[in-house]
This record gives sequence, C-alpha cells and structure tokens, in this order.
Amino acid sequence: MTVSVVMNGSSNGGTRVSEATRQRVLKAAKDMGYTPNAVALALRGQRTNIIGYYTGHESLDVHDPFIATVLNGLQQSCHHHHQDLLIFGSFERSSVDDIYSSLAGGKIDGLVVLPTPKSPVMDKLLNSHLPIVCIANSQPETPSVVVDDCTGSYLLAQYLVDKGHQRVHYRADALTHTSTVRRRDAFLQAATELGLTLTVSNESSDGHITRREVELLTQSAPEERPTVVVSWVDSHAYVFIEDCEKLGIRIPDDLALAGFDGVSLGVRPAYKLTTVHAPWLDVAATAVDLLMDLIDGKEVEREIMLPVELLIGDTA
Amino acid sequence: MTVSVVMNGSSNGGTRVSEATRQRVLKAAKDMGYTPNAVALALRGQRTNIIGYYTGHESLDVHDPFIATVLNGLQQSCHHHHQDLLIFGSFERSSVDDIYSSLAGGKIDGLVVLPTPKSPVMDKLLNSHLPIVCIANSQPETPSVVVDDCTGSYLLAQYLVDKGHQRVHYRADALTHTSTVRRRDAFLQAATELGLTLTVSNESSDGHITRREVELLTQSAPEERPTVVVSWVDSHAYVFIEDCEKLGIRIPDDLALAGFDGVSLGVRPAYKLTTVHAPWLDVAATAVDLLMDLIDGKEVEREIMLPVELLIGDTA
DNA sequence: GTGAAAGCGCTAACAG
DNA sequence: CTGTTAGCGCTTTCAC
Repeated sequence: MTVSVVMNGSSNGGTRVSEATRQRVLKAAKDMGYTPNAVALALRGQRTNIIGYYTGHESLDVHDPFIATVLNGLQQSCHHHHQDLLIFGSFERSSVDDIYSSLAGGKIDGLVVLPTPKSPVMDKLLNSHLPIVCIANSQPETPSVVVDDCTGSYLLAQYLVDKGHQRVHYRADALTHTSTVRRRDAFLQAATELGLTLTVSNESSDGHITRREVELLTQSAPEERPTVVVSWVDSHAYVFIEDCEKLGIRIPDDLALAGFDGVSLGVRPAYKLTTVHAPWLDVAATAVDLLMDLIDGKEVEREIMLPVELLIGDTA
Repeated sequence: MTVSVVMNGSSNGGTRVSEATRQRVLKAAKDMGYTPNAVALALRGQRTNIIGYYTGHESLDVHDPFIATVLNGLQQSCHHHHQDLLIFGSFERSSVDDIYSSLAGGKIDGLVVLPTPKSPVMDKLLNSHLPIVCIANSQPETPSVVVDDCTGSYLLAQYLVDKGHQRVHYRADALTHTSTVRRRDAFLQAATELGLTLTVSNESSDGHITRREVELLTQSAPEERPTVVVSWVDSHAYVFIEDCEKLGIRIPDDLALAGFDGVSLGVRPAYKLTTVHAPWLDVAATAVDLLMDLIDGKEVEREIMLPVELLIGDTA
C-alpha cells in the first residue's frame, strides 16, 4: 500500500507520495486510531524489540535489593533504547526444554542473564544463537558485565587492618559463582599479604550462621576468636546480623561485620552495614547497551568491569 | 504440513496421523532443535501470551517494597497461567500517543494497571479495547482488585483509641487516589465516632514533614498537640520518621506513628512500623486471574476487595 | 506517483 | 491418512 510508504520514511525504491495523498493517509490513520501491530512488525522484521531478563535462581525475588537495583537499571536502559523488558521469573518445575523454548522461542531479541553455576538451562542458552549478556558473574564465552570484585576485597581487607583487626572470619558460599570465587580469592590473598589470621567457611547458602561458626564465635579462646566477619554478599550479612543478635553477640561491639554489594534499600535498615559499593544499576544498564550492540551484529567486549568503592557504615 | 497436526493435538477435522509418521516428525523436530516461533504463533492466534504491567507513576521504582511485592505477585501468577510478564516502566518524556501505542500495539494480551488519578494515558487506555484490570485504586468502569481500605482505617482508629490516644494527626496526600480517599474518609469517620480530636493534612506528596506539621508538633500547646500521627501509606511514614528524628522528636516516645500497607521489607528496618497489613501479593495475583478471564471473554466482577489486618509494631 | 504480489512462520479447513 | 491452500498485518520490490 501507499500507506506503508507514507507512514515510514521508506522512500527507498524512488517511491514518493504526493503531499495530498500523504495528508489524506495521515488523517485517515489518526481518525481510525490506527496503531501499527507490533506482532506483525516483529514477524516481518525478525525483531520484537523486547529484551528479556532471566535469572538462574529458582525464582525472582524482587524484595532482594540487589535484584531491585538490577531491574531498575534494566528498565531504564531498555526505555532509553526503546525496548520493552520481559521478566522471566519463576520457572519452578518446568523442564529444561520448556524453559529453553520460552526463552529462545523468538519472543525476545536478546537476553540479560544473571547466571548460576552449572545449570543445564544456562549451558543450553549459552550455546544457542540467542544474543546473551551476563551480569555479575563472568561467563567464559559470553559477553559479561561485572564489577571489580578483586579490588573490592582488597579495599575491605586494607580497611579492616587499618581499623586494627587481626583475626577475620570470611564467609564465602557453597555455590561457586564467578563473583563469589573472585571476591573470596582476592580477600584471602589480601589477608595473607597483610598478615591477617583467617578462618573461612564455604557452607550455608542462605546466609544463616552455622554450628561451626557459633562455636568459633562463642566457644573458642578469646585470643583466637575473630574480631570481624566478612560476608561475600550483603544479603547474607543482614541475615547473619539477626542470628548474632539472637545469640547475644552485639554488632559491632562484640564483633565487627562487613559485606559486599552496597545497594540502597527502600527504607533505612536497622544496621548501616560497612560494605563495598558495587554499581549494579550501571552494570544492568551497560548490559543492555552491550546486548543492543550484539543484536545489531556489532563486535562487543568479552568482559566489562566496573569500579567499586568502599562504603563505611556502622558495623565495622 | 502434517507436522503442525502432530505437534499440536488438533485432531479436529478428523485428521489422524500414523504412529510411524508421528514418530518420524517428532524425531526430526528434536534433531533439529525445533522450537515453535512465538511471534508467528501470536500473529496467527491473535494472542501473544504476554501480559503487561503499567504504572501511571512517572517511573517504576522497584526499590519501593510495595512495587516489589506487586511485581512478585504478578510474576508468580503469570507463571501459573503460563503467561510472560512485560514491564512498562519509565515513560519519561514520551507523548501520550507513544505510550498508548506501546501499550495497545498488540504486544500484550492484557494489562494490569496501577492507576493514577486524572492521567490522559489512563483515560485513553480505559477507553480502549485492551483488557485491563486495575489494582489498589478502584476505577469506575474497569475491573479492579483492591484491599479493604475502610476496615483498615477503622481497625487502626480503634486500636489507637484503645491505646489511650485522644488527639491524632492524619496525613493524606494531595493526589486523590481512590485508596487514599477511602482510607482518609473512613479514618475521619471512625475518629469522629470514637471521639478523637483530629487534624488533617493533604499536602506534600513525597511524605516529608511540612512546615505546618513542624509547627503543630513542636510549637502548639502540649494539651493540643497530637499524640499520634497516621500516614495513609507506609512509605511516607518511613520518610516522616527520619524527619522527626532530625527534629529531635523520638518515635514512639514523643510521638506515636502508624501507616498503611504492611509489606515485608528485604532487610529489617530501623523501625518496626505499626500499620495495616494489606495482601498486595494476593491482589496482584488475583488481578492476573481476573485478566485471564477477561481475555478469555468471560464476565468478571467489577471490584474484588481483599481483607486487611492490623499489624502491631513498635511505633504505636 | 500508485497498486499488486510475495513472504515472515504458523495453523485450520479442506481436497486428494 | 497426507498434502495443499489461505491468511494473520505488515513491508519491500517491482511493474504500471
């Protein structure tokens, strides 16, 4: 139709339209409240202008301030790129193939992923032809946007030493996320270099204090007892605080505590945590930028690393 | 193709397939990693299996625990109905027509809306043929899922009276959301019935304390001064607390405070607010249920109201 | 300067 | 029991 030509600027094949007709078309369109059909457009152009977000974790809990920050960043950046954002949340008891179909079924042009280690879905996704950008946890073959986990751990270790701490307990996680490992390894190395005495736990993936830790913090000889605990991630630190409180361990009087993430909370929390601030909003936004380039067939960097900074609170 | 017939159960036109062919097709599909194209399906079936969420507020701040709860509810319910969830967040400096096109362009089958009063986009939407369900704020002509604002206010008023309060300051909002008005009117009536002395403010839409309120709470004669403040919504109550703290007004020692919403926070807040708990997760989930019925052409109730309960914290 | 035709991937109805 | 056809709403190429 002539209509198509006038609606879009596609004067490609030397096709031009008289001003009269042009106006006539435009008016008609407005009168009938015409809105182009996005689905037909998508089928035609092999492009939906929707980008997806997927987390390997069982379900997406928006209450988690980290997730909230990521979502905010994605959303803002999507808007900026005139893309819509599709949230893939809970995939409880769905088969790998089902999940894969949902994701790769053509509804979205690309996917921002918060990867989990060793997930079959993740493997299948990363081997698919769907453009993918990972955040937070760097993935070997996939463009990833991460924060400078190593520097963060170094800053923290240095700060704790400056504050006079000598014995520190580091809480990693059983799950071997790239970021968990990077943070832990860097912290251990920094601690060693700075002459700190270390204990490390790799248990409990929900952040609660373990029996071993209770022993360490309440039963061990005072001169061997850690004076500060470092959690690989803030969310676990907050859980840990509550547990300590129940045990009568006061933070920071009896024990200092630090975390990693530094995302802003909706309301003021009971404890202002000393932590490493990572710019998750920017990470998410950058991931979308990268994804757009990827979709447009451009070459992109394999890993982009954003800087972090120490955020001194009341807990250490 | 025979293929289509075997993939779907559509033995409609008396069409049956031999087991041999069936298996051959299935195998071929698996071998080539075939996944049906969602866009083509959508074009064909006039159904995308995507539902949207839109808030009239300028931008969608996921940090807001209320929004987070709603998002969680939507997400869970969408998953349950095998729908995907599309988030329409910030629409800053987009024209009404652009926003409308995004929303009504056929990408989604229906929309869950958190309405704002007197928005041109909202009007256009509510008059469109897109299936819509509103949450939180009841909308005259549109199916809405809300909470029992009136009972909430009554419960709160009664509780405060039981605690011995006699003078209360109620903080409404300049914006006349349906829920704001319902809560306020019910509270005023309850207060009157219970013989409370009332002051009311309708100012400040960001929750910060106003000059008038500072005067009321610090300058007025002690025997006229309110002993408790009620905020129409928790988020404003939290902001108000911080302001009070800066002014040296201690909560709850100098002044009691209550809110409305009672959503759970990611981490323990500095103050455990006395409030009315509204089941926003269920509201969101129910909204999706309703929307699905609407999309399927069924008749739905005009307004569904979910019960609330008093949640006693430390601030009142 | 305008209109007709093909095709994006899929399915429902109908012939063969 | 299997294959062909038409059409969902749109754009692009190419005759007229």
